Amino acid sequence: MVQASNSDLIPLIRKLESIAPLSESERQAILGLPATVRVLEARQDILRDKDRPSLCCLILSGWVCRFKLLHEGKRQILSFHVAGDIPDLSSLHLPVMDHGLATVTAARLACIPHENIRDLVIRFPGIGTALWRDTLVDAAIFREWMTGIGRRTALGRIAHLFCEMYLKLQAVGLAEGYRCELPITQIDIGDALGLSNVHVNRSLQALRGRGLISLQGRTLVIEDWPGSCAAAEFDATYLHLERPSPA
Amino acid sequence: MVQASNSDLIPLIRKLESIAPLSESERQAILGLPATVRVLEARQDILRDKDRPSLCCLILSGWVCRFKLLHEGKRQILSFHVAGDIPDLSSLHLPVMDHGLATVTAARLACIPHENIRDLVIRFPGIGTALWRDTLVDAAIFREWMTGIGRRTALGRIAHLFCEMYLKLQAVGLAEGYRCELPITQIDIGDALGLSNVHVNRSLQALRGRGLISLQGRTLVIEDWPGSCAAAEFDATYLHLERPSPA
DNA sequence: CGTCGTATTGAATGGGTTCAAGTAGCGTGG
DNA sequence: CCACGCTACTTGAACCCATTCAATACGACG
Repeated sequence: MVQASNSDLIPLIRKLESIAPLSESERQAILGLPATVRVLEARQDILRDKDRPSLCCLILSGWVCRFKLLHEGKRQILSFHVAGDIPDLSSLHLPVMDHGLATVTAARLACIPHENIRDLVIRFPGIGTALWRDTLVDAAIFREWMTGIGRRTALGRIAHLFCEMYLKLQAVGLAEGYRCELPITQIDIGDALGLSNVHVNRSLQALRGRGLISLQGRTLVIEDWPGSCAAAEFDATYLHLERPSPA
Repeated sequence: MVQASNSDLIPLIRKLESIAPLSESERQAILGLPATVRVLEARQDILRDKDRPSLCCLILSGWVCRFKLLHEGKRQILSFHVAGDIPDLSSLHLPVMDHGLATVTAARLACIPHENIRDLVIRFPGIGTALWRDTLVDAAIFREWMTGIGRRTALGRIAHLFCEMYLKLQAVGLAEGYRCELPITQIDIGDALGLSNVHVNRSLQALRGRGLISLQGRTLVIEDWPGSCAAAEFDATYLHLERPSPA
């Protein structure tokens, strides 16, 4: 745990600006937030179900996921998060966690006490609005995942997840040219989409066989963007990005 | 369309107080909101995907649902809403609708312009926080549904929905004694939980056969609350109710 | 009393799971 | 430098929960 430097909070600014414009004084106020940096290995718990945290975690690097556990080791991954996200922002207003939060890869987190965020929001209501907006986009993504799990085929679900992750990463400068890191296992994908790892494997092969995507190690390449969007019935409206998505 | 009377906004106050305390001046400010009342038949659209509304709808009576449509008439219901809910509150900060909104039963809505809500939130930040909290609870319910659709059996999903609806209705005074109105069809239940109507029917029979619930016309009776909770793996934490749930 | 939407039942089909075994890649330590 | 062990990935085959198709029954309403 070390004190965060100003530049550590830049991902947050980029993220907020991807959903709402910020003034210079707002940017400065964010950079002035006190934060301590936590460095975590892959597959480590950050928060557990029923915890009552007093701070929020801004992701500086790495991937993090939210999840719920059920009987017999069943797991539902609720969301994936990358640099610039605050996956536990809801704890600012909902004191008890109703799910867990854990790293997927090794990650660096900036921990910011609730009280400082509350101060910030009072002094700069515009930032409060941006954060609220962020939680609303979060909810929009949950709705889309629900729809996928409930009504899409395995192949469509996976293609949809890939289209979404690509655009999310692109929005914060972590992807371009229909190519991005995808540091998650097939088991993770299954747990996120309500599928068995076996079926994820077969569906991935089908996706490659159709020439829609390819996987080079941990790099996902979307070979055919329009084709993938069609297979997924993907419509980026729900991401509510300021900038429109690629063709 | 007629001007709303003050008493029409009481459901909203009850709802907000079920998630956060309000001061007397805050209550008065809410009662002072200008609202026009819309009266709708069952099965009518309120908002469509891609709409850009300039007002929010507070439900005064009846049931409303949010939904997404997919290819070949497939439909995913995202949530059910009752008196006191503002199902399109997200439109305050996300200009474009990413889903539809429609009545399930006949309903009365109080329509409140965005600008008036924004004024209110600026004058009373506490109300803003309560509304933000409400959207966060909304998101928590999406997460729980996602988990159910992804990882629970048909029987567990239906039992879970019933437990949830009972507590939501109880919180606003529309249910007690493990008994509530359930004015939705088996098709609606299927569309909400990612099931076919046929399978919903069979699962309902199983639920009745086990003595967990009974249906008397449009009235749902949860005959065995602990048993239903167990079958559903139901844990009310995610509803973030101020008052604890029944044993 | 006919009609339309909802509920119910039976039978065939299928997408996805489960179980089981085998393979590939990679870091670690002897 | 290779053996070892761990984890992720891959493949085959049997099984099952849930869907689809189809027919019938019910019930409210004009």
